[in-house]
Amino acid sequence: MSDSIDDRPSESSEIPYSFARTAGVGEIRRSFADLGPGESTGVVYSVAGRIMLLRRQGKIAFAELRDSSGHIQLFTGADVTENFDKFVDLSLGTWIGATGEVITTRRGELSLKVQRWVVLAHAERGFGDKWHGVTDPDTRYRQRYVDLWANPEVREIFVKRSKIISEMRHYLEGKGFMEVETPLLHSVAGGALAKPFTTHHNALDMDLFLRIAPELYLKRLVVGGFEKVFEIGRVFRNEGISPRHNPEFTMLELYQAYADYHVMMELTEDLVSHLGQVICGSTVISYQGRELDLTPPWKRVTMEEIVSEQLGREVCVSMGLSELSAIAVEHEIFVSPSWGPGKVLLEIYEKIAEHTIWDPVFVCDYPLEVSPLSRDHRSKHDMVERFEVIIAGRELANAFSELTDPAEQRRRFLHQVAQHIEGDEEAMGMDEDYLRALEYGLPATGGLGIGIDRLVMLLTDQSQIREVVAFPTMRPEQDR
RNA sequence: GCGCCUCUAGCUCAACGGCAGAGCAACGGACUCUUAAUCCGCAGGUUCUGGGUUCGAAUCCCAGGGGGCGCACCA
Repeated sequence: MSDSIDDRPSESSEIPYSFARTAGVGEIRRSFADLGPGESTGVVYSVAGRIMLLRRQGKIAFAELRDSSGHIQLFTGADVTENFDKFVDLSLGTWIGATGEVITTRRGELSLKVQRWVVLAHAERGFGDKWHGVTDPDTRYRQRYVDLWANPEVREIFVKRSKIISEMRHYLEGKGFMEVETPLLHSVAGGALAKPFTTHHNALDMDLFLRIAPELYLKRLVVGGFEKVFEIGRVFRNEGISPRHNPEFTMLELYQAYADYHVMMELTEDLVSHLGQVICGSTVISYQGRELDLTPPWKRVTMEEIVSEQLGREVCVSMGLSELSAIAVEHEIFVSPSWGPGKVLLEIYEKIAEHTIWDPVFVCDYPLEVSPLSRDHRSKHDMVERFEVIIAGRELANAFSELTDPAEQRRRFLHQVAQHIEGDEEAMGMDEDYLRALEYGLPATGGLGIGIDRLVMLLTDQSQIREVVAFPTMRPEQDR
């Protein structure tokens, strides 16, 4: 293997710099779907892809050529195909370009009767067992380029991921939203409660954080007069890796001036059900063997209601810290002395209620204490106008009526800073420029964030985030 | 970070204290309509690494490394 490069210098020099492909194999399959057995069409195409199977039968041979659109059989014979002896000698995995007539074989298999062919790349390594493929997760995630050939269904997930994001853009632009880009390097880690990655800028000699959310910059753009903005981009959180968490993941965040969280609910259920319809062909989809109904309108409940329902007794944030803490302890929830009643209520909710939800639910009205960027609820004391969307027991989206009052935002930041000093690594820092922006005036604004990876998991029926991220974060390989 | 499981040929897997094996891939050969083609032949190993127990270790024990699952954290 290691000396193979020296073995064929001449072959490498014969690799062409381009190949004039005239069709993808999927296109040919669609055009000639109705041919009977043993037909010749007189139509000639040039295709390109990898040889994935090769069956020799004396002076003829059959090969399976696969490209990104599917696979087609190549029919070759000593009397029809140039360099037939070399063709049957090809290793599985070799990229070739082939030109020939569309035919069907006696058994009715749509094939290309190859007249000319050329090697486009040699495969010095094999793609694993032709029946079992490659199943080792380590190999699959580290060498996705192998996984994509060895396990064709993997390809479909990434095609769908691309369509989901593309359709999302199309949908939002259709609603008058403008796509923007904001910094990934932040001098203050804000916009979410999470531990940031730290990096360093040499020329400025300053530490910077990889963003944990684009939120504060997007709202600055609303202050600047862009009324409907969105960003689809990577965010980074320095936390554990799990089947549902990758340290870098993709979020959609959008902001709409003059809107509140009720508008965000309508937008969310319309967007997600639309994506279900486009990607899965229905707003009723199948997830992990179970039916899941994305059809709007989605159920709306308050956090206090759903917790009360699960506990079988009335629970609200105003019942006070000691009583809520007692309930938490009853359910084996750790309660930190620094927590107020709002945080305790959130913990109870996450422990006992969140996982019980299957079909989409808007869980509304969060404690102010755990929502430093959300606007006070217009009728409930110590609560904010915020909701999360829970689907299949997981948080998919987070949204609120944005806090617009600079003085109140300053108080919230100060509280966060105090929390940080007390050891809460996820608490936000003070962002003076953001406060200054609010002082110029932010109108009523609705904001929404959707975890794209989890949305893709939902619409592609995957239970692990690593299946929808092409190159998930992994430890570096040891010596190989 | 903690707990449980796992790592054997390029790939998929056997052997579970007694000679490290099979199928596929690779390599050599036969075959003019195959569909994971078939048939014949040949080759392929630091059983993740390092210690230990034992007459004898892929197998049992300890430590380390990779991976998976669960918990914790979060989206």
